[in-house]
Amino acid sequence: MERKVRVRFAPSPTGALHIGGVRTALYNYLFARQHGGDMLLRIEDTDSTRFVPGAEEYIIEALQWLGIGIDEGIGCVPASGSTREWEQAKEGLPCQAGPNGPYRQSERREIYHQYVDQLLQSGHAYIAFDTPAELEAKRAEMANFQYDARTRNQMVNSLTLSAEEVQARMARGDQYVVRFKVEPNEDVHVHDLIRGEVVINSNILDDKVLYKSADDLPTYHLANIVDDHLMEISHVIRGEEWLPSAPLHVLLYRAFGWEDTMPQFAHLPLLLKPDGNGKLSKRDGDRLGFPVFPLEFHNQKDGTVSSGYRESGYFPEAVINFLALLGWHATGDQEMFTMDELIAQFSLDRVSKAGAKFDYEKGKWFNHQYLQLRQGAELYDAFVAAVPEAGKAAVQAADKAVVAHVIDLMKERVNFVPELWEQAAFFFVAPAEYDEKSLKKRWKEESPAHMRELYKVLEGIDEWTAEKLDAVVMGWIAEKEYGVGLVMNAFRITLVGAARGPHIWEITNVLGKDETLHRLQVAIERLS
RNA sequence: GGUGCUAUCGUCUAGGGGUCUAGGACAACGGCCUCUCACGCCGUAAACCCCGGUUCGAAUCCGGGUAGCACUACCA
Repeated sequence: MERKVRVRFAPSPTGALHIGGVRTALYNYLFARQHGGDMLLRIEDTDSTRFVPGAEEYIIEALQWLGIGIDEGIGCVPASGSTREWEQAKEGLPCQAGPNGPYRQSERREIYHQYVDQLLQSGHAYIAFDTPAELEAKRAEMANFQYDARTRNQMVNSLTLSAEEVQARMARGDQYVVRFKVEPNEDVHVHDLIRGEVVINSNILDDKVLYKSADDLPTYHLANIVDDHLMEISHVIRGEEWLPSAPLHVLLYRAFGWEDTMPQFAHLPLLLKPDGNGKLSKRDGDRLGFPVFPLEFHNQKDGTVSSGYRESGYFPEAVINFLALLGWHATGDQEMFTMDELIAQFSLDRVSKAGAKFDYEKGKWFNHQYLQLRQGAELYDAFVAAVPEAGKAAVQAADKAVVAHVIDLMKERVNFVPELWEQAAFFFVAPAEYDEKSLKKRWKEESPAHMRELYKVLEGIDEWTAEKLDAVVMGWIAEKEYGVGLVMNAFRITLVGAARGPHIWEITNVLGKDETLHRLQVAIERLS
């Protein structure tokens, strides 16, 4: 039976959205768009102790920046005039809309109560009074202790206590949890779209806590299954770290009697550290000097600041393109993809099974490519914003078209807009000093004399164009037999302060005759 | 420890029994271009984890081993 494709991205608001999470969101989005389905955003905030203020807003902003659209749920943009008559976003809160709300799990308590009761009534779950301290003691006393069919009879729960005792404990307000009663000795089959059939014996599963009375909230496992069912999710595309609990989820669907509408699973390979082994973590970014979050994040809870791709000068398209290829590959050799191309070509069966080391260098290359695609004029604002205070006035004083032209000249030699200034500063600010190495290599004994002569030659040119300058200067060099390299490199140093930069007539064009002569003069004085 | 997943150049990957003396990209290195530095172009180096089996033939299928990773909470 063909079901409408509905997928969800369901992060926890426990901090900035990790780049691996971004990729998960992206794959979900691509899959939904390709199949004409819906992409939902649900906030899984069932752990009240780990909640970080601002995290939800951050997730929405990050997804928006990246162009990962949400059709339903938190942060969605209700299509005007569509058939969806969604509730208005609450004042001051991010948009929350759709027929299956609320989309924040902490606001769905009553819904979960009903399903916890169903499981309790049907005998698929039971109430347990063991305190965290008691469980800890038990684990210390018994190696490899697991709360399951073998051990639940020795614990304090509704299976071992009389009904009256259970009532009495609940009546006097004892804290309890509801645990899932896993039947032992059963092979549970999970069909994974990426990995195929995965079989796990229920003996290794423990009686997972589904609900905790302490904060009147379900745990991830219960909330996840209930919500995916109620929200009619057709495909669960999530990280590989969830694969071990997939059998539990299958059992839960079965216990609820929802097996026939159970979503299909696809467990994505993990993003690994660039060096060494293990999952990519925030620490790796700090250690190796690259962001692991889409946007800069100021954590109000612990006061830390994490750098982001956006603030580092990345284009969202570059991040998307880079991430898309980390774990997925199209049929051909194409590397550059627009979002639309990704949507058209994405396919779960071309997702790799093995984890992908996070290759930051490749990410830079992607940004370089996208930078080359942009015109200087459209980069103007970003460039000016990235200019340090010392150079700001000079850039703002310059003609906008000239600045755009400079950007066009220089962009090919950088990966990021913020790197442009150190390459292009000399266009706007005369060199304060001359690079030692360049002088040693390109500034010869005869250079001052050459430059004095060049000054005279240039002074006589009225038509200040590249063609004219080239004709006159090259003619002069040829006539005097000075050697093009010798003269031009010295000239370059007087204008740039170092032996680098674009073609020299591009530089004189931007500087103009007066500034060119002035720099020449200053250099002659200082380097003679 | 237990369970599961995974395994091709340093990295991301192509490959689905013969077309593989294993292709592409990043990074590295060399050259060309050239007034410099970049870009670009051309090129070099660089991999099928190991052992068995199936087969005329295995990077590809199967088994075992090894290694890596994930999970093993009243976190997600």
